Amino acid sequence: MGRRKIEMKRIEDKSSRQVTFSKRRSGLIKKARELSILCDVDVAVLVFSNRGRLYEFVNSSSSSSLSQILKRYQDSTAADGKASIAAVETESSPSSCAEVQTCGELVKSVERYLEGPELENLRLEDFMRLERQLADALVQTRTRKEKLLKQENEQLKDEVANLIGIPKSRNHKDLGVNNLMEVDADRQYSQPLRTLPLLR
Amino acid sequence: MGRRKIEMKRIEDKSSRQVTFSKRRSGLIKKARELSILCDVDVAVLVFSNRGRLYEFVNSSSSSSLSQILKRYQDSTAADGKASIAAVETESSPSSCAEVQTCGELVKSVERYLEGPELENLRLEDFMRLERQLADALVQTRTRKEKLLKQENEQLKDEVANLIGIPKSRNHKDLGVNNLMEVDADRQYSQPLRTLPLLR
DNA sequence: TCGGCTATGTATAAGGG
DNA sequence: TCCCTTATACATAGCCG
Repeated sequence: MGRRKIEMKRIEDKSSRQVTFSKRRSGLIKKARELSILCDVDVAVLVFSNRGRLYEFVNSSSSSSLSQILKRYQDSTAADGKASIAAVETESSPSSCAEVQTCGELVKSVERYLEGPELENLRLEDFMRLERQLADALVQTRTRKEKLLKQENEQLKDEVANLIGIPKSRNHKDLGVNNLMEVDADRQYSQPLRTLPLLR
Repeated sequence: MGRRKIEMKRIEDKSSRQVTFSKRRSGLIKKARELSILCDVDVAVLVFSNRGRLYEFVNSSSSSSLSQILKRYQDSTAADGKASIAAVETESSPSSCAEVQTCGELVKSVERYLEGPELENLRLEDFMRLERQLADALVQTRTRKEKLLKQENEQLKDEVANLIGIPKSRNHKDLGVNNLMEVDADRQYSQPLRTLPLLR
C-alpha cells in the first residue's frame, strides 16, 4: 500500500521501522474500532513497543472492560476441546404480545424455582430454556427503560430546537464510544436476577 | 474499500454483518501479524463474536504467550497508577427449584421460545459458556445504544441549561429517567445465572 | 452459508519540505 | 523528527453462483 511492495520481514532500518510502527499501529487500532462498531463485537488490541510502551484498544461497550474480555478469554481457553457452539439467535427483536404475556408468566415461575429448594432435578435442556426465558425478560425490562430514555431524548431535542431555533440537529456520532489507552473497570457482575421483579 | 463507502455504524442486516465480520476479522488479524513482524513488537488481538467464539492473534515468536502479554498489560496499567484488574469471582449461591411438576409446566410453556437446532450436542462447558454469551450478546446492542442516548441527553441537558441560564446544579437526576437507570439491567444479568453452577 | 470476483475505497511506503 | 503529499499496494462491499 505504498509506493512499492515491502517484504514481510523485520524492517532493519530503525528509523523506517519506527515510522512504519507508528503508521501501522494506528491503522490497526482504527481497524479494530471499525470492526467492533460495524459488527457489534468485542475487540481488544494490545501492542507493546519494544521500548516497553503499551498501546491498546478495547471497545468500551460497557459489557467489555478488558478484565471481562480476559475472563472470557480464559473461559474460552479453559473449555478447550474446540467443541463448536451451536448458533443461537440472540438479537431477536422484542417479543410479540402473546410472547410477552407468556414471558411474564414464565418469569414468575422461574422466580419460584429460584427461590425454591432444589434445582438438581432439572436437565441441561431445562436450564437452556430457563436461560432463554430470562433473556427475554431482560429484553422487556430494557425495552421499557429505553423507551423512557428515548422519550426524554426527544423532549430535550425539541426543547433545544425551540430555544435555539434550529429545526433538527443530527450527527451526534462524535460522542465517542471507544476508549483508547483507557480501561474502565465496570462492576458488571453483581446481582444476577434483580431484573426480574421489574417485570411484575 | 468496497464498491462504495459504508457508514461507520453497526451493520443492521445480519447477513452482511456476518460477512463483514468474517472479512474484517481476518483482515485485522493479518494486519496484526504484519505489524508484529515488520516492527518486531508484541501484538495481541482478541475478537469475540456475538456467538461467543474467540478469534485471537498473538505473535508467538518470542516468549509472548498471551498470559505474559496480559501480565505486561497489568504491569503497565498498574504503573500508570490505575487499579489493577481484579478477577471477579463467581459466587455460587444456593439457587433452587421447586417441584418437578412446576418444572414440567415451565418447560412446556417455555418451549415455544426455543428455535435452536442442535443444542443437545453441547458439552457442559460449552453450555455454560453459551449461557453467558447469550446474556452478553443480548446486552451489547442495547447497552451501546443506551450509552449514546445517555451521553446525548447529558449534552442536551447542558445545552438547555446554558440556554436557559441556569449556572447552578449539575445534578440532572431530577429529570426522572436517571433514577430508573440506577437499576441497570445490564449489571444484573452479566453474571452467569445462579442456576448454572449447580450443573457442575 | 460459503467462497470467488471486481470496482473502489483505504492504508501506507517513499519523498519532500 | 515531524508533517504532507502522492503513487501504489491492499482490503473489502456488493454480487453471483
